[in-house]
Amino acid sequence: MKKQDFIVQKELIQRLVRYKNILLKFKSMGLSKAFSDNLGDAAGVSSSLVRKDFSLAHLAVGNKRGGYPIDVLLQRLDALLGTQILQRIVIVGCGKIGTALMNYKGFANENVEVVAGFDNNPARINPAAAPIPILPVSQLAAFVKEQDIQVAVLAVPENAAAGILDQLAAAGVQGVLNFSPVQLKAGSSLFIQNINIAFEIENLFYYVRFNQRRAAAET
Amino acid sequence: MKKQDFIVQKELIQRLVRYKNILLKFKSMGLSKAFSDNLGDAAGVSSSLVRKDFSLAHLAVGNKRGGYPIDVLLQRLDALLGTQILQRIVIVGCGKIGTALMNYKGFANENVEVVAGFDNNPARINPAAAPIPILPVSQLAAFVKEQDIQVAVLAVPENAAAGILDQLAAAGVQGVLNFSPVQLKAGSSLFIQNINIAFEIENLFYYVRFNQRRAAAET
DNA sequence: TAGATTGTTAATCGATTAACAATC
DNA sequence: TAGATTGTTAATCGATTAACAATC
Repeated sequence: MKKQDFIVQKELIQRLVRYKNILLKFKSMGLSKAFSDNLGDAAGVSSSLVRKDFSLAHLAVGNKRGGYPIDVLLQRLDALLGTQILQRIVIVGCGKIGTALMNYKGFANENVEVVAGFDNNPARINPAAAPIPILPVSQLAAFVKEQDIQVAVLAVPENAAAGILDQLAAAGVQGVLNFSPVQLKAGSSLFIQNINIAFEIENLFYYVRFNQRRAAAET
Repeated sequence: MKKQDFIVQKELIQRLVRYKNILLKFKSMGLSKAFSDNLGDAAGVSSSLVRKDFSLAHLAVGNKRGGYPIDVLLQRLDALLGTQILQRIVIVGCGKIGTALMNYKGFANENVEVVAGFDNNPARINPAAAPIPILPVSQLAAFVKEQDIQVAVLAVPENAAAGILDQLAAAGVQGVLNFSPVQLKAGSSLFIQNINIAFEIENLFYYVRFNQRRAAAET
């Protein structure tokens, strides 16, 4: 397998996922063909970039006149992104955010299944809970190994995050979505996506002020 | 006010917020000076970039020998990012995610206050709830105008998102953090930050598979 | 002073866009 | 066929890094 067979650029992958969702929408509207032009429009990128992305991802199946057949494109995107496989995850930390995620309906659409929650608080533990059991953190490593879980969501307090991360890494988890307010660093064997909500809000306020100042300066 | 007085690059602002948090940590460890070298280390960027960022943001206060005085730097970052001002937000949609956010403790640290929640479900509405009242969506526009709310969090189902966004824009909201699984587009008067959790998970799985394939190819 | 570190300029790198030949 | 659209190459743009003079 040559190295070019893989996509490294993070933004590219995110755009591919976005294309996929747009194509699904197009399809549900009864369309069977897509063009780099209207796909780009819907995704908020240029048509050049759409064609370039398809070219880089080796999924160019376009017809020089008739655009891209949506079905073929979707099939290839699914194969590339692996979205047809059921994706099993665990959630560590069953506080407000963790519990909300356990009940998040958006997962089903994306073929994601939450198979268990983990917590340290005895009041929250309930191995018989349906459909998602809540187990003690002490069982985390064994569960992950036995069930071959590759991706985990972290929603624990700041001071617990690093410790849990170590346990997950040792147990073989390879991807972590981190909601705890610490910027966790990825090791070589582990990919981490940090989502810091307060941080996003802070950014937002800066932009708002930025725009206000610009508007004030323009008048 | 000249145009250069503003920072446009999104990544730069995010790094500035990160620097701020690191400096706070340094300070709590008893340090009074920071260097582009150790700041960059902690932030995961090069020392060049740290110096460049400070230069672009006009907050260079470094001493050619003794590094940056942490207190002065923090003061200027706070002034620039406006983090010393109490930031009032509303949350629209009080389902699982919305409720979790209303109780999110990370906000307090960042000077963010949730002043009200809004929902359409009568069972959830409770104007007397403490400390955060939950009001009907019909009162959203009036509340936002009266209280001069500039930033809102959107945690409503996919099909309601666009409608609420219009109401928020019309009422004068300028920044929206969107958790609903639709990629909302920003108008000229409104900045939107989209967080799509299922989407992030999907990306994560792609990376995991990418790494596995690479590891397999290398052996 | 000598050594270390900043602030800035120039070089590099990478991603996006524009252009256009190929062709359906 | 003529017109439209792809796939790819070359040009552009912007962000990061390297280098180094200034100087504490």
